[in-house]
Amino acid sequence: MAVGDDDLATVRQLPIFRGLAPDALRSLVKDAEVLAYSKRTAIFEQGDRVTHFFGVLSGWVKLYRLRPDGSEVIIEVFGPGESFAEGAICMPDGYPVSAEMVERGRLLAVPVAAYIDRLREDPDMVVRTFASLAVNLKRLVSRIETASSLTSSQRVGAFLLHFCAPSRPYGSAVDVQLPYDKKLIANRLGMKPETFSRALAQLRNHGVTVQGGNARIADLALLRRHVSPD
Amino acid sequence: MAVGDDDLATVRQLPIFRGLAPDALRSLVKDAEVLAYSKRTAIFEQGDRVTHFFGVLSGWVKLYRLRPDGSEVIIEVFGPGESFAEGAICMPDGYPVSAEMVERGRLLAVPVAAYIDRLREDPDMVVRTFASLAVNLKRLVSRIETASSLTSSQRVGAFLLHFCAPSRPYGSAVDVQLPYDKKLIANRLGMKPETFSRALAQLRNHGVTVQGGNARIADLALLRRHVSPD
DNA sequence: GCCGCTCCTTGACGCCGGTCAAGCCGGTTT
DNA sequence: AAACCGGCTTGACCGGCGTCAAGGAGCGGC
Repeated sequence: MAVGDDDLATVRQLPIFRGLAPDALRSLVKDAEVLAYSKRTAIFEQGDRVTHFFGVLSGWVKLYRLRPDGSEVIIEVFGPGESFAEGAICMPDGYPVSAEMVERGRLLAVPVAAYIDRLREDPDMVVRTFASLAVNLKRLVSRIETASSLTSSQRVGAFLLHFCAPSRPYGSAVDVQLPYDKKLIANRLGMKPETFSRALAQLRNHGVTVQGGNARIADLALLRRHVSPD
Repeated sequence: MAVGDDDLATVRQLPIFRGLAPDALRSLVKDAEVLAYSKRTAIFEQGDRVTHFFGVLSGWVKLYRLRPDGSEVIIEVFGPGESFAEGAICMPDGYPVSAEMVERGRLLAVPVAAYIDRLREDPDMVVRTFASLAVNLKRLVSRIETASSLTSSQRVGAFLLHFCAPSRPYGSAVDVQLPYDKKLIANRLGMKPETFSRALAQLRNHGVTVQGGNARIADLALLRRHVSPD
């Protein structure tokens, strides 16, 4: 499906396209298409030849690796306004991870061949692409750091804090919507579902109450202190 | 110091320059310089404005993050023939990690400003840079996977196997030189020195004997089976 | 030589988190 | 309604890894 005017606003916010001149953007998305996926649809598999990179218009996508024993390790989860797999553009051995929808949603799929041609013509786009790549690179670095130096309840706390930017304070309390399955959050944070559940229970001592997919943080500063004690 | 003819051979092997036409390479390294560092010298600090990326001519460099409590988390360690910080080229907030020599050695420092200018002129260099970035990206992904799914002794085993990859046929014993301090290896593998030491002790049951900085693997297949049991 | 130092190893102990199991709850089917 | 099922929680247990502490090996300086 071609890119409609309603999607264009979201596309313009993608890190890899942000700040692009309107006409340059329009000509660029002419090569791309919008794909609607249902929950649990595979987008690409580890080892597949790299044909596209993607922007998320709606829904959530998990990037993961399959272990020999069948378990999967979540590398990263991307949501609306984020792009992924730009780093795979020049990978001759194919995507290093698999990608799958975790909620139904719509993706912008940009063919790499056409994109590389544009890169040759427009040096500014090179810089933009590097910048977008840098965003995801930093996320991986942070992931390594937190995984190896925080306890499970600290990681869960950091996750909640990361997701309460767009919500509203009720007085000093903040409500956070858990964006997807708790099982997936657990895996993304490098722990088992049981441990995640216990971590939430622990966080009650730090002003966090959870009911269903909704969490309320009574005191941001208190939680921050638990996540990174000075 | 300018780049000498003796260094040129090593520089040509860097992933980011590999396959470049000889004259293009020469004109490129004119902008760069060779720096000799002693052990434990800081190369850049997290948050510093990004001015260069680097190739390792000799010695070892650790990239790490400093935690609020003063401990450091090793993100990656780079050795001869590898390049690092290409991914930081377009990071306006500065390097996301700190870099320090762990052994005395020599680096090729490439100024990013001049490099970006070249990127604008030569589209092929864009592709090469992406490819080099992809190498380091995949390393980070692998690091996340192994850190969250392997036991400490499996990670140590994988580390040893990684360092003797192309060296010997099956059946015969293989000697591996530990490239740097055991404490650093431990940190790089996300464990404490004590745990690393115990992991080596465990690996004796899998045909690995260590004396000082030298390890001998009696049976590659046996160790592989321990690292990734089917 | 003796000292101090760093690096590494080994032991004892405790806690975090994984495993196995049971039970609760909400939604869907029959 | 009853039966079922998947997502989530909680408990009991235990193994792996971190922590603290002691001690050995190598090494440079005086």
